[in-house]
Amino acid sequence: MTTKTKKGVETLPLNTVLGGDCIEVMNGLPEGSVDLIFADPPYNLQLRGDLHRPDNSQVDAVDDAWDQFASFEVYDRFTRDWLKAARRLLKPNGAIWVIGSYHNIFRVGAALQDAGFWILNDVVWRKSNPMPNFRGKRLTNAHETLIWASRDEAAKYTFNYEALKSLNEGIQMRSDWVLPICTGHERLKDEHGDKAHPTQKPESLLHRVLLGTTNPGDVVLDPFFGTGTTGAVARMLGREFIGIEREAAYRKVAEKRLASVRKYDRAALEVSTSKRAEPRVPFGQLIERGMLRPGEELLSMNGRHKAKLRADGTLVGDDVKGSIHQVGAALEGAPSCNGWTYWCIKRDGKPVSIDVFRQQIRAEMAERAN
Amino acid sequence: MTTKTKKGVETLPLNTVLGGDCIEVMNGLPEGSVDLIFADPPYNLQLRGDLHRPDNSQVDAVDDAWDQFASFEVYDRFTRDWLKAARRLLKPNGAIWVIGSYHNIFRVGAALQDAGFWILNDVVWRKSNPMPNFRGKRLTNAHETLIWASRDEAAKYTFNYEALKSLNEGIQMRSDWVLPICTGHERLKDEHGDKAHPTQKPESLLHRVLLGTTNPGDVVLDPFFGTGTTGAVARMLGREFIGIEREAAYRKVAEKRLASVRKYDRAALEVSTSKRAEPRVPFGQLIERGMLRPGEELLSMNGRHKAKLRADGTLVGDDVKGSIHQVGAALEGAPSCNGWTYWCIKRDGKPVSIDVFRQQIRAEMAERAN
DNA sequence: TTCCCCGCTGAATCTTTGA
DNA sequence: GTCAAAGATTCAGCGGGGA
Repeated sequence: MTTKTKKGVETLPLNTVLGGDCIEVMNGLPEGSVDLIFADPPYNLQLRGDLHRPDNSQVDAVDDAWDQFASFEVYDRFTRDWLKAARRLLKPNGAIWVIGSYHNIFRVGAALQDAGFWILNDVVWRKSNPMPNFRGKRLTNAHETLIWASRDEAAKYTFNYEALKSLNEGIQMRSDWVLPICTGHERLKDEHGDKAHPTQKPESLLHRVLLGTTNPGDVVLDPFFGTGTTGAVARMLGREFIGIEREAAYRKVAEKRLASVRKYDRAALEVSTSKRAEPRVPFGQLIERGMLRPGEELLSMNGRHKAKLRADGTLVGDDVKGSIHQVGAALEGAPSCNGWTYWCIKRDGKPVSIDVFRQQIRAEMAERAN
Repeated sequence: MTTKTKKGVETLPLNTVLGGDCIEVMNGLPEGSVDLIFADPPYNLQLRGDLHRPDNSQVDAVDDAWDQFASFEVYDRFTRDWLKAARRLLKPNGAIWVIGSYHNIFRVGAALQDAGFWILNDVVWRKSNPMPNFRGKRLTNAHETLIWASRDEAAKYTFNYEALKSLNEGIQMRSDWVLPICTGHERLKDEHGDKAHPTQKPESLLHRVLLGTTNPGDVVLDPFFGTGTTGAVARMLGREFIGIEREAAYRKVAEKRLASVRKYDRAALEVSTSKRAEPRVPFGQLIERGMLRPGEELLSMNGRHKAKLRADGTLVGDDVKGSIHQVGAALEGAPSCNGWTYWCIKRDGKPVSIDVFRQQIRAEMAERAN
C-alpha cells in the first residue's frame, strides 16, 4: 500500500481497495485530494419476471440486492448523498465520470447539476455487440450513457485533446464511442466459472476515459469499484487509484486482478480502432433521407420487372413482398439477388441504379471522416 | 381545418397550427384524445440569462450557486407543467417522445419518470455531420438524446417492430440512430435567406419515430411545433397532427410548408407487420379443412421427436398429450414452445412446416377481406 | 495447423388473449 | 380482477471441438 502525504498531515490510501459503504469511506478521506472520480453506481433496474431467449435459454438478469431500491425517492437520496461525498473529495480542478442507463442516468444527471457539478459532455457508449431485444417489444438497448462533469463551472479540468484525437486516427474524438462489451478472457470468472460480477465494464472504455481526462500520477477514485476495471486501467496508464467496494467477494477478485496488472500493457487495450470494411448502409436510409419516395416504382436493370416502394423500405411486386434483395430474387426465380445492383429508378427520365444513392451516402460518410 | 368528433361533444383541431402558450392550449383540448406526442422543448440555455419563464418574463442572469439552483428550479417547473398538460391529453395507450441535449435532457427524463411516464427506450441521434468543437476543449458534441416513454407502465404502446426492422435491412432497430442533421434544401429559409429556425429537426428523424410508434390515422401532437417537421412527416405518412407554436413567424413558415406536403399513397404506407398482428388460426382448423388427417405423425423440426395427431387437434407423444405447444415444450424440456414452427409433416416425402398451412389459411382470409 | 460449425452469453424495466 | 394457455421472439462475438 502506497500512501501520499498531503500538507504533511493526512495520507491517501493509494492503490488499494477499501471495504465498506462508499459514503462513509469517502467522508473519512481528506477533502480536495482526488483528481478524478469514475463512478458506476447501481442502475436501479426494475425487472419483473424471467426473460427467455427465443431458443428458450434463460437470460441471467441483474437481480442482485445492491441494485434494488424501494422508490425513485430512495434512489435519489442515495445519489445525492454519494455525489456530495464525492464532490468534497475532488480537487478544485477535479472532474467526475458517471455511467448509467435510462433507468437511472436522468436522475443522476439532474442530481449532478443540482450539486453544482458542471456538465462538460454526455458520452454515449455504443455497444458493438449488445444483447438483442428478444421479444421484439422495444428497440435494442444498444448503448449506455456517461456524463463527464467538472467539479464546478470554474474548474480547469484536464482534457488531453491530442491524445484522444490520436486514439481516433487523427479525427477529433466525438461524444459517441463504439466499443464492444466485456466478454471473452477479459471477463473475470469466479471459482465456479460463472461471471464474477454482473456488470463488469470493458477496459477499453476506462482506457479512453483515463487517457483523455487524467495525467500520469493523477489520483483516480472509484466508489463502486466492483472487479476493479478502473484500478487496473489506471495502473496500466501510470495513474494512482483508490477503490471502494462493499462486497468482499468483489474486492477479492479485484485484488487478485490488480496483483498481476502491468503498467503500459497497451497491446491488450487497443482493440477498438481496427479498420472497418465499407460501412453498411441500410436501404431504408434512402427513404428516410428523401432520396427515394414511398410509392415510387423501382425497375429491374434488365427491364423485366418492377416493384413499388413502401415507407418501411420494403418492396411490393407481383405476389411478393420483402427487402430489395428478397423481391429481386423471387422475381428472377433465383436463390439470391443483390438488390443494390438489381434495381434502378427513373430520374429525369433516365434509369439510375439505386446503388448510386448508397455510394452517395458512403461518400458523405468518408468525407466527414477526413 | 379538419375536426374530429369525440363522443359527439368535443372536437379536435386536426392538421392545424395553433398559436399561444402550449400549456394553455393543451389544457383547452379534450382529455385522452391524442395517440402520440413529439416534443422538442427549449434546451435551457444554461444560466446565461436566456431562460424564459412560461409567462415570457426573463430570468435574471446569475453566476453563483444559489441562483443557479433557482434557475434549474424554474426550468423544472416549466417542464413539469407542460408534461402534466401533455399527459392529460394522451389516450391510455399513448406515448411521448422528447428530444434534448445534456443541458436539459436529464431534468426532462427525471420529470417524465416523476410524472408517471414509463421510459421505453432512450434513443441516441448520432449526427453524421455534427459541428466540430473548434476550441478543442471538449469532445465533439455529436449526438442528441430522445426519450420514448409510454403514458404509464401498463400502456399497450404502439411499436411497429417489423417495419423498423425492415428499415434496417432486416436487423432489429437499435437505440442509436445515425442520421444527418437538417441541411441543404430541407433547411427552411426566411425571407432574408437566413435559416428560419435555429433547431429545425431532419425529416428522417421524424420518419423513423412516426413510422415506428404510430399507425396511419393516429393523432400526433407537437407542443413546440417550430417549422412543423412533425406535421409535415405526419401528413406524408398518413397521420393526423396538431401543432402548437407560440411564435407567429414560425407558424407562418410551418403553414406554408404544410400546404405543399404530399401524402404517400396508400399502398406505400402499408408496412411489414409481425405475426402478432395476423389473425389467430386455431390449429384444429387444419384438421377440419382436411389439410392434416387424424392419425398422421408429426415430426419435430430438429428430427428428434415425433407425435401422433388426434381428431381434436391434440398430439400424443412419448408420455405426453396436449396441444402442439404443450407437447413440443414437454419433449424439449423447455418452458414454452411455438408448436407452429416446431412441428412439420411429410408431404411427397419432404418435411413441410405446419406453419405453411396456417399461412395458406391466412392468405385465404385476406383475399376474402378484399 | 487451419477452418468451420455449433453452443453459449450479454445492466433487460421484453406478451396477449380468453375464460 | 386472476389464471392458464397460446404463441412470438435474437445479434455479435468468443471459444471449444471436430474435420
